[in-house]
Amino acid sequence: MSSDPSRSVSKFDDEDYPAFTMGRAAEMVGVAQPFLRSLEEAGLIVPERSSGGHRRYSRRQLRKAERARRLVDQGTPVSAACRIISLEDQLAEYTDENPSDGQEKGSSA
DNA sequence: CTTCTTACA
DNA sequence: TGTAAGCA
Repeated sequence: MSSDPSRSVSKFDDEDYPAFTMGRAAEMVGVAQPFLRSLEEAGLIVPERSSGGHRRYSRRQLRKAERARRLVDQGTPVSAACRIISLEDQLAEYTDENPSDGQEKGSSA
């Protein structure tokens, strides 16, 4: 059968493996370093820790951080943004493990 | 040079 | 939320 070395061998794709540093993550999401720390304090995103206590943000973490930035940028408190994203994340897991009905489709941007 | 922490504005 | 100072 055909093998695809370009495909992920582990369940961890480049979503959790690549861990960016603070300046990189902050630049990507467009926020300052203290903001990423506030998200961590809010419990929204807890990045892995590298030697010396240097944070390692993965793409998935940055995605949540970017979503938080959007809410906060619109005037949503960090505490509320943390709750909203947290609930969305939990809801996403629920819908993912419950492919019963595909009523998920409409995306009005 | 880059990150971390704490504090202040 | 953003910036500053000092430290690792």
